[in-house]
Amino acid sequence: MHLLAEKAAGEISLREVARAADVSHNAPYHHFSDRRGLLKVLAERSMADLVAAVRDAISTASDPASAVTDGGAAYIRYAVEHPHGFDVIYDPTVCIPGEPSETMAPLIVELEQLLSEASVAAGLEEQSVTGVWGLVHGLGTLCAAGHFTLDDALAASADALVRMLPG
Amino acid sequence: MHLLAEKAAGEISLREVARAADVSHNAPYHHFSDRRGLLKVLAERSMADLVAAVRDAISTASDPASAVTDGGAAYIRYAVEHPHGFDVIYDPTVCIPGEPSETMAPLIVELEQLLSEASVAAGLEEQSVTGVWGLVHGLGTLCAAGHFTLDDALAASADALVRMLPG
DNA sequence: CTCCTATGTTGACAGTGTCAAGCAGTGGTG
DNA sequence: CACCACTGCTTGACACTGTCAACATAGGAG
Repeated sequence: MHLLAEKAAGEISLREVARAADVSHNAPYHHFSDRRGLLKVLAERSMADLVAAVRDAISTASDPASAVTDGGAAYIRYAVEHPHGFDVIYDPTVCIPGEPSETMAPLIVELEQLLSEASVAAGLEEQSVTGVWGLVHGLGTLCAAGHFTLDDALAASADALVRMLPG
Repeated sequence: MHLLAEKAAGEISLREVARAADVSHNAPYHHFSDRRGLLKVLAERSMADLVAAVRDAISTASDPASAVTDGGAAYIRYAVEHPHGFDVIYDPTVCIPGEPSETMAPLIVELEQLLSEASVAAGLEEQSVTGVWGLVHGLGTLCAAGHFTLDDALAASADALVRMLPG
């Protein structure tokens, strides 16, 4: 985790983590299958944090509509505050959605369920969840990449979501 | 280009392109400042293609509302059909939005203007463009990463966009 | 005690980005 | 013509990386 706080996944080297742990350059191979194994663990932990943030935001919301916007805001906030963790979660060379790890699979399911239940409770149809996920994912990604500020992203998210909600 | 058709940016090595061009391992340094310079050029060309695809889609649409959905569909389609090109465009280690290259800057401006004009013509407020960009960007990214099919992404995009449009 | 497993070690290999120095043409200038 | 700058390329080196193989060591299970 602290690794991803400072460096992107692509810049993390096994030999460097070995040096940081004050062990030989090959010790990590007894804890991870290879470099991708390390990144997979980091991705799983990051995903757990992301899901937890969204879960908390939704569960403490005052009404169904703000549960959607608050959950979305938490998603965007995570992407911006932990850009490297967010990246590695969705890195197709690390986690292949078709064959997710045993740790990752339930987290993805929970994320989809959280967004789905909140959206349906707010009056959206089941199928529209994809749009909600896509919206906050895109805003989070673009914002983390520096294309606009967090405030703009959160405002755009809230604006788009209330437009999408019926009524 | 052909490079990105097969390999991700992170897997492209300068020495490999040198071998492919049948020159010495250091020849590329006379054409690019360094590895990042190569990726920058690839990103610029990819961005030009993406913008062209969106421009074409919007200009050939029959009415304002479908200009927005068609432009969004073109964006998503590009992300899915050229995932490596799409990735490198938004790779913060390649293109830093704060200080874009002279080639990249006008392309970003054009993309924003295309989306902006189409959205406003369809009745959206200027500020909502961020939401449109975020939506199609997120759907394209998630779809390219394999989290759902292109058809689902296009359907979700159209669904969300018509919900966002007034009236 | 013996054996196995987990964890660590050193040593080696190919591949990479990058720097430095030098070489061969080519085009323009005096 | 001679000269010079320059562009494109070359070879050679360096530190770094992921990964494999072989070996050491400790601690618990039988």
